[in-house]
Amino acid sequence: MDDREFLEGYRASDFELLSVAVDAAIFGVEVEAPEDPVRRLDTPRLKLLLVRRTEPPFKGSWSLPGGFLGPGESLEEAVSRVILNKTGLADLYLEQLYTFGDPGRDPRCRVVSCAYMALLDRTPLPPRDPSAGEAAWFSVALDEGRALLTLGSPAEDLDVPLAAETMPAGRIVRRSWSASAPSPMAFDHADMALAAVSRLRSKIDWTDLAFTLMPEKFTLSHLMAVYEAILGSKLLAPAFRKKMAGKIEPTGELAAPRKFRPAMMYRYCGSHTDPRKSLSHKGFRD
Amino acid sequence: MDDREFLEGYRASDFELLSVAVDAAIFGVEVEAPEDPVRRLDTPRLKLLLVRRTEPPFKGSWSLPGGFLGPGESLEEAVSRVILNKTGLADLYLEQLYTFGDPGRDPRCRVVSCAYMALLDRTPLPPRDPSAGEAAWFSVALDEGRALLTLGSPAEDLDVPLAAETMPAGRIVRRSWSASAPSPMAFDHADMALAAVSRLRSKIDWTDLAFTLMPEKFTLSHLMAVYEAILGSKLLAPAFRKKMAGKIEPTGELAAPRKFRPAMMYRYCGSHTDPRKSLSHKGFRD
DNA sequence: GCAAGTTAATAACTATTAGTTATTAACTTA
DNA sequence: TAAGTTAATAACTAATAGTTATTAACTTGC
Repeated sequence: MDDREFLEGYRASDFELLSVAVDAAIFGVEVEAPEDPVRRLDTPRLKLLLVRRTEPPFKGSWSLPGGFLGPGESLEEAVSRVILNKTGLADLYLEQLYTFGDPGRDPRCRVVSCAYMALLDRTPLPPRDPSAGEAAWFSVALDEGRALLTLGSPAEDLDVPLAAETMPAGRIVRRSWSASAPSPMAFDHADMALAAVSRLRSKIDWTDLAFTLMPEKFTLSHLMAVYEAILGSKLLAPAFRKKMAGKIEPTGELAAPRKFRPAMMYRYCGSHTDPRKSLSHKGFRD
Repeated sequence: MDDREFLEGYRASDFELLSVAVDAAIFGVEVEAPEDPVRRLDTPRLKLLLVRRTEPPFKGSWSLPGGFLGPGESLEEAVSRVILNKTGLADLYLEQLYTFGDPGRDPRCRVVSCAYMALLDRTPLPPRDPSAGEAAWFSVALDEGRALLTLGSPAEDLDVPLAAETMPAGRIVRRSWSASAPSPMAFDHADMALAAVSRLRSKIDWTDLAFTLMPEKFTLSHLMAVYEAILGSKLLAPAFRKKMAGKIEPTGELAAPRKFRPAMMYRYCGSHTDPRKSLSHKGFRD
């Protein structure tokens, strides 16, 4: 029996305790208090939902909600269950991101984890049993190759490097930043958060993914501010309005009265002239 | 102890034999005999490398080369090893595609499989031990929502449905076509092949992925024919040449003399003005 | 009531890109 | 040397994206 035959018949689980886990990067948009009280502008912020670990390893660290794949459960079912159990949330948009399987990524045993991205049109969490553990929305700020995850107090900032690693053509290179700096998040969840932010950022302008982050009715300014929050850059209103034309329709209502001219309320209408620009699974164009 | 706590501490592998596998959709381009002997034009074809299963289940069926994740091995290392063992190929471009984990996808036991796409700049397989099993390049033909995998003789065609499943916004729906028709490929490998073809097709025009399928030196006509083979549609030469300008440079040599005007040879030069259009891992724009 | 200030929405314009048609060049064969 | 075919480029057209300018709507302070 040569090496090839040996490996052919080999079953990892016969020799090594191996588990499959799922982890979810759940995004939402929260309209925070206006920065400038005079102008009273809405400042929607992209938020990522993290939970605090109550058990070792990484006890006390923040992590993406996750858990092990159950018997007879599909990956999607597992991630839905985990999200419901850890956050109380249900009925969110789910999309598989990437599977992380480096040996040693979990100090307990070999765990291959399938990371998902979830998008939510609301941020208030359902009332939960306090024993279910701490969960909190972190603000996601993007500037020059870094993603800064911020809880209410700056003391709990999580600085997640968001450098697009350049790689020699044709090879996959994954930089493990745990070598350079201590992990600000449990396991390799900073890599997962990074992958999720990158995916959301890139899909935002060739899909209609942004609308899964919006309430049913919204103003165009609000929608644009959400795009700006995700992209981390300012947009020009006329170009943005033209881009959204055909994807949204006015409801006839006006926004809640604030200062100055009130805005029209719109809703998403899925009537796409180009079906290739509609929502797509598996995270790639098709 | 409630349900949540139970599932928290639960390890799938304690109760169920669970394995992680990797499978690879390996693409190459083969220059086939000219269709028209008078014109003597090259007709490069997109090829997918399949292996024939020698053991049950699906004994005798064609499948993507794959195998189980070994201890201490990363997913990338596992897929590289499996490809080397089953095909003799090394040093190919690798990109994670999607992870398939539906229960019942493997009749033996629970297997979660991480599918990879691999691209190769050559099709001749290295000399191998005949006991290593049968491996063959299947032509990939695309027309109207179907992918037809064809071996030399039409008797062994594998007709893989390539319908972009439309889904209700915000939900992931995976159609399991094994319910409707008997599987033309082992396991859910037709789904994997489908995902790979879709990914390649979509990434071909916003990345430089095509060059990993090309030899070092090539003519522009040949490159265009490869694009046409992957996209399944005809392109216009002037537009294509403009698109490639900046990505390729002439070597100074002329192509092997055939009939009529000989073409210039070019090589890929990675000097991109827009780094966002360069190769990217994880299968999404960033 | 009216000017000032600010946001919402649209119109008009500019620049860039992508796609098409037409033309020229190079080479082989009869 | 003419005919045939592919290679390469030039010139033109259409579509798109981005920018500037303008108008509309509303509140507040004088």
